[in-house]
This record gives sequence, structure tokens and C-alpha cells, in this order.
Amino acid sequence: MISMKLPKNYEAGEYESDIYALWEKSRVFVANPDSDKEHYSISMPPPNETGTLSLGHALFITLQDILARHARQQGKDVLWLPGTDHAALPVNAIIEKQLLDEGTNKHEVGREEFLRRTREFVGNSRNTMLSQMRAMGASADWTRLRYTLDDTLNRCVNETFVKMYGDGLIYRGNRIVNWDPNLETNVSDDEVIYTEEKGKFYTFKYGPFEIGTARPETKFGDKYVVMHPDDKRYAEYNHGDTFEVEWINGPITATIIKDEAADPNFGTGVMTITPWHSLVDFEIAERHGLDKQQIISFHGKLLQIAGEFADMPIHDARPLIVDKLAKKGLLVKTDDNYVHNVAINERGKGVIEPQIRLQWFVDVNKTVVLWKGKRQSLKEVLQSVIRDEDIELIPERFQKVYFNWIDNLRDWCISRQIWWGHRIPVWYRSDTDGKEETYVGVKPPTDQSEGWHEWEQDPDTLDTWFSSALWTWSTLIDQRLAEDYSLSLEDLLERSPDFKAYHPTNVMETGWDILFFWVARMILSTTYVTGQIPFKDIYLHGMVRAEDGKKMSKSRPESIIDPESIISEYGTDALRMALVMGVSPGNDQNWGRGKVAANRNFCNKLWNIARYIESVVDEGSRGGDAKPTSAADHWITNRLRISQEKITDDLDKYRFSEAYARLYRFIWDDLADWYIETSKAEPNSPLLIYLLESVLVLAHPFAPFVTETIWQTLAWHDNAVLASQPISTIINSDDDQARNFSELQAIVSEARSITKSLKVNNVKLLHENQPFLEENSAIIKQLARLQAVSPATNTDSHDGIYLTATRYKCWLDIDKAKAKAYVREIAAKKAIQESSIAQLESRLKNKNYLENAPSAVVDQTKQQLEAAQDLLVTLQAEEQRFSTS
RNA sequence: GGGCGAUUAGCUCAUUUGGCUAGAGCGCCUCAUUGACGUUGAGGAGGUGAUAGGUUCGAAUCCUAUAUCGCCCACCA
Repeated sequence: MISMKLPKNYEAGEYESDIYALWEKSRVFVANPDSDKEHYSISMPPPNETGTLSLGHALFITLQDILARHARQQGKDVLWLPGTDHAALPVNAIIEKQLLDEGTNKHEVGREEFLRRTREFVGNSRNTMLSQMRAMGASADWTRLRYTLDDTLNRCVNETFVKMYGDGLIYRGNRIVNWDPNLETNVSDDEVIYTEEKGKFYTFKYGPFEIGTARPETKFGDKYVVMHPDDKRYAEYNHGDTFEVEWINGPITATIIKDEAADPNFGTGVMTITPWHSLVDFEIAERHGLDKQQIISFHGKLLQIAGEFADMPIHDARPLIVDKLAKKGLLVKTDDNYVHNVAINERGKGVIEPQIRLQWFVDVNKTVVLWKGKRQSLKEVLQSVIRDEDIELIPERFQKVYFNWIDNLRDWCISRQIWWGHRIPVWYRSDTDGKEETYVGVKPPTDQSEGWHEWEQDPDTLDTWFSSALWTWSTLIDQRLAEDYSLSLEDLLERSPDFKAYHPTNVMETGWDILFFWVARMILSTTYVTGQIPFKDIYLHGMVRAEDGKKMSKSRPESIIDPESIISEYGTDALRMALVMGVSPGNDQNWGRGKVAANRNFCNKLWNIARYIESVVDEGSRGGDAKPTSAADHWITNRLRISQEKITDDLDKYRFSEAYARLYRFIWDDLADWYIETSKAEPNSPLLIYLLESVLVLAHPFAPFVTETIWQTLAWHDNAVLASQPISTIINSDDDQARNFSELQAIVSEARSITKSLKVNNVKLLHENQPFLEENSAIIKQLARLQAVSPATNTDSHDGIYLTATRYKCWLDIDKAKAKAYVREIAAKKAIQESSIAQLESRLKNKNYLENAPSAVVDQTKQQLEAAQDLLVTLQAEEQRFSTS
């Protein structure tokens, strides 16, 4: 025995950071676009720089890392490009909160100071997150780390904006937007969430009508009363009729509007409209060319039109206004149990107040995009790439969700009134007469004309998703080339080696929750700018939820599981495998610590397999020719081949959980519990070494740290890291020999089962001079923990319990009195066989079955029947033997 | 209101385009050994696949309804 280099238990924490440093030093994660190998690339979804990694991040890092490491093992040149996201809105919210806590605000500190603080904050977050990604074992190419706000990306953003503007895809207009008065910005439709709230619903008298509202504070300027054109109750009123009405602050002139947007079945069927603060009302006003008046300021307070209520926050004003109307005798009734949805900004949680603002939009319906030789709208391109299967979506059912989203897609509002982000590349100036000019360009305008004021850049920034939409290709542009503004965007793409080698990327692996925010928008921008799809496959994983099925949320700190605490307690590999075990595309998983311990144990199992093999193989066997000789050798070699093929196939199809389950069973059941136990009788050293190395490679994508630690500790290959090893070459095995081992397994299992149930030990297995059993007697004896396996002699009893699972005639030498207890089990087995025979027979009697089922299935049934009948005969004989004796 | 998903062992979940006796981890019961591993080994119990119909030679899988839970989209003044 050689000296043990591996300690008894695997203590992950002692090795992980050294192992990661080793990988980085070896540069195995660095991609090489000049390589002759097949290129394989994944863009890492850049996590928001808002703090620390969550279990959700841990999941995507694990899945992508498995894909990346597996691709390397298949001999591909792999680029897994990492990055982080500046996360405009969430970061803004955090900084504004910080300022508020300090008793100041962004206007007081100014844009420069605000941005300085923000940079400091995201810088700290970024460092934390990058080190956490490394701790997860991410085999990303850190030499190509990108950031959504870096200079190259900024140029790409500007180029894209200018190109779209030139094509008329970007326009500026007054539209209703979702205004957040707290953050003083608008947010996109997708960022608005609705929560149900119980409130009051008021009915007021409005001239001859009764109108309902939940928001009396918006009603000051309401001078249009709308009803459905077909509503018979109001047939006497004509579109355009005017009348005088006594209202909140005195009499006003109202106008009748007939519009189909009014629902005759809701309330009285009559409503007044507030076009400035409601999308539906805005659309009605647009259709009929009506006036629009702002009632509520951008800070959420009432304007001068509210008279005595001006400057009041809307919440304070509401009851007072109702009070006033009631005193005027205009309040008809109040419903206290009115349930309605309140719009909230998902980031920052401010209540949304629809407002009309001058904003920048992307037109999704204009047919100017050249795609596959045809002019199409952005919307049509989005639809066609999925419909035509240019991009495969996994799981497929998300196609429906995707198409449904696109069908309802409106123009994308891309401007934000926050400071942290890519500034809109538009400049304005006016001359002394008040004439205005607009400049849209990649770089600021430099000309300074007489009589004009200086150019001023649009104060707004772009929606974060506008920049992250460019992620797959902007990150592949050569950063030095990008500094050269004499090159066009097309030139940059054409001359960037990474773009040529790695785009389109192979797969976008991300959560289903950002399918619309991000994935769809990457498709939109990438097809438009580069003429390529951004990725060939989309794999959507589910959310990691708390064990009770609820979201892990900051409001319930006890629900949050921090990956770091799991790593320090159980090790990274255990965490990774716990995340993969049982995961399926698009489905959320409820996640508890229970799974982690099991996988920590699995790491330890692997560790001890290595420890054992190291202890038995002799020095000389290294580099020896691994060849199967025994039945067990052939069987395990055969199992390895099958496992390796299936795992590769599973991973190619993104069946992570299946691949892992297969690996787990192969290592624990086949290798450890059967093969190694068997090999204790007579170890085949070169084969053991081959098996260990193959298994380390196979397990490496799932458990990179423990496998590499073993590899390095054994140090069988100087200067080589496991992370760069290709998948093992298969050695040939003999199928008949492999089947022989299955026969041995059956004998061992049954012998174990019988001795166990009869609580006997030190039993002999006797046989009628069977050479096969004689050859393998040592193995059978050891595995089944028998006293001996030997041919029966004349003096031996033939009354023991015969094994029924094997074709070899053999029996356990157990005395009659004890053996009798086994009759019940035989009877039970017999009953099972009888019923299955009946079932199989009736199936085979069925003409339809014989005609319709594939012949392979029918043959299988016939074989099953035969086997069951054979077994039944044996069992009957056994039963007979016991009953007559 | 429109759509999507889930419902499988006590718990958490798989089951790869319909076909062997529906599997795994944890938990549970019994036993073993401590010479790779107690973070172990062996044996075992436990499922009418939510319910009711249908299609099919054959259904957890496809279809239709129902129930419960979850999610997405739209949003009504």
C-alpha cells in the first residue's frame, strides 16, 4: 500500500479558493477565437450591481458553467463571457434612498455628486459579486469581463439609437407614461405591477348624469362626459351637445362625447374623462381631438386648477374634495367595498400616476427592418424568428406566452428621467430668436455657430434594457477598435475577431421572468443591428423559491437563503448539485437545505472512491494498458460507456437533472457499490485508474472543485488541470461478459435478500458443479457475505432454498426448520408471477394489440411472458418441495 | 376578463415527443459492519399518478370537463 495522500473526509473549504486560483493561472477559461476548434459561446446574463448574489444567480451560474465545462470536454473552444449590469432604476432607487436617509436629495447634491456616489456603490457591489461568481466555480473568461455602462457599450448604444432614429424607428412624442412621482421618472409597462386594494367608489351627480369614480381628485378639469353610442338610456343626447354643470369649484361647460370605450354595463354607463392621467381617457381624447389638462404635478401634488386644494398631496385632498361635493349635494352614494388595482413601480414601489410626457419611443410597427431579404416591422421579426425556429425556445410552451406578449406589444418607451444610465444621444440648441434645433449623433456636436446658444444634451437616460438588449454582440466588439470613430458600426463588427468567432451565441440561459424585459429585446435589437439572431437556443430556468413555495423576499428575511452560507457549510459543489437535482426547464423549484447535505455526501463518496483506488493501485500500473478482464470489468466498462453517451446526450438537450441523476447512479450504485466491492477480490489496477479518471472528468462539470482537488492531489498528470481534460476515450468491452456480471448481481441480490429476511448468516451457497459459479465464487461469497460458495458434495443437503433469479442451479444451505419460513415469500412471489402472466397472456391474445403495436414491443411482451412462466415453474417446484417435505 | 402552469410516496421533485413492475433524494422501519467512506453498507415499507369522462391494442403522458393552488397579461371609469 502506498501512502495516503487524501485525508478521510473531503473538506471543501480547504481547497476551493486554491483550486479556483489554479484554474485562472492555467488560463483554461480563456477563449481563443483563432483556434481551429469548433467555437461555443454563452453570454452570461449580467447580474445587477445591487449587492450580493442570490440563489437564483447561483442557479444560472451552475447551469451555464455545466454547459461551458462540458463543451470544453468535447474539445470545443469555449467563450463564456461574464459581465455585470448597471441596473439603472434599482440602483437609482437605492442611492435616492441613501440620500433621503441623510436628509438630502439628488437635486441638492447635483448630477455630478449623484453619479460619483453611484459609481462608488456599484464598484463595491461589483467586486463582491465577481468574487462570489468565482466562488461558485464559474469558468467564465474574466479577461473579457464587460459592463453594461462601459465605453464600448456606450458607443454601441449610441450607434443603435442613431441608426434607429435614422430609420424612423425612434421618435419623440407626447404620450401617457407610467409616472413614478417618488423617483420622478417614467417606467415601462413591463415594470408596472398591480396590487389589489379595497377602496371607496363614489357616485356623483354631474348635470343630468351620474358618474362614478374612485379618484375624485382627478376630476377638477373633467368637462367631457362619455357614453356608448348605442346606449338607449342616453339616446336623447347627441355627440357634441354642451350643457352647464355645477362642479367642484363652480360651474363649467360640459360636452357630450359618444365613444365605444364606455361600457354600458359598468355603473351608470356614463363617465367623465381625465385625459392627462389615464391611458383610456387619453385615447378617447385623441380620437375626438379633445383638450387635455394636467391636474396633478410630477411630484404628486394638485395643481392650480384645483383651486383651494392646490399643492395638496392627492391622498390628503381626496376626502376633502368628497366632503365638498357632498355639501354641494352632488354626492349620490359611496361604495366602501370597491376593489380595484393600484399600479406600483416594481422598482422602488412608488404608486404610479399616469402623466403625459414628452418621451422617446421605439416604433415596433414600422416596416423598415430588413430581415431575410424582406422589409418587416420589429414586431414581425420578433415573431418570425421563433415561428420559423431560427431560435429554439426551451421549454416550448413559452412560445405561447411570447407570442401573446408580442401581439399586445405597444411602442417601447425608452427614455427615463433618472441620472444613472446611458444618456440619450440627442442635443438641442436654440438661437436668440427662439428657433430650435435638434442633433442626434454618436458623438456630441462640435460646431459652434454664431447666434446660437450652446448645445445641450437631453437630460434623460435610456431604459436599462435598451443597453442590455445589445449584450450578446456589443460585448464581442474589440474595445480598442471601438475607440476609432472613423470606423462604422458595421466595420467594428466585421473587424472584431470575437464577434466573427462567437456570434450568434449558442444559448441564452436565463430565467423566464425576463423573457420580455430582456430576451425579446435582445432579439429585437440584435436582428435589427447585426442581421443575426443573438443566440440559437433559449433555455429558461425557473425561479428558486423558499421551501414553502413563496418568493424569497427582503420583506421576509428568514425566507432568504444566502448561497455563501451554504458554500461555507457544505461546499460549492454540494450547492451546485443541489440546485441541479430535480430542476426542469421553466418550472420553479422550492428549495431547502435538505438537498444540500445529500450532495455533500456525494462529494465525499467521490472522494473516498478516489481514496480507495489510490490505496490499492500499485505504482507500476499508472500508464498501464487499461483492459477489462473479469466479468465485472466488462460490465463496468460497458456501464461507463452508456453513462457517458447518455450524459452527453442529456446535456446537449439541456436535460441537466437527468444527466446528473445518471451520473449519480453510475458513481454511487454501479461503481462504488458493485464494481469496487467486487474488485476487492481481485483489483484490476490499470482499469481502476482509468475508471477513476473517467469518472472525474464526467463529474467535473457538475462538481468542479472536488474532482479537480482529487486530480491535483493524486498528481498523476503533472502540469495538467482536470478542467482541460477531454472526455475519456471508450475502451471496448464484451457484452456477453457484461451480461455475466448481471447474472452475478442477481445471485448476490437474491442471496442477500433471503438471508436477510430469514435473519440467518454464515450460510453456504451450494450448486451442482456449475463452472460459472465456481469461477466467481470468491466474488459471490464476498458480496453476499456468505460462508462459502461451493459445489455440493454427496453429504450436502439439497433441501435449502433455491435461487430463482438465475438460470444456474444453486441453493442456500439453510436447515429445513428455518427455511420453511420462506414459503410465504415464495407464495407471494408466485402470486405476482401468476397475475403478470395472466396480464401478458391476455395482451398477446388481443388481435388489435398484435396488429397495432410495434413488433419490438410485441416481442418484448413475448419474452416477458416466457420469463415469467419459467419463473413460475421454478417457484411452483419450490413450493411443492416445501409442502411435501 | 384573457392566457399559462402545477396537482405523482410522509416531504421536495424527476419520469426526454403514449409501450418493461412509475423513479430519486430526504424522512421512516429492520439489520450489519467500523480496513475507501457512519457524510457508510444491506434489506424493506410506502403511489388508484387531484377527480370524472373520452380517444387508443395500450394513458401519469393526448382530449374534454371539474376542483384546488400558483403565475403571467390586460385593466373598468
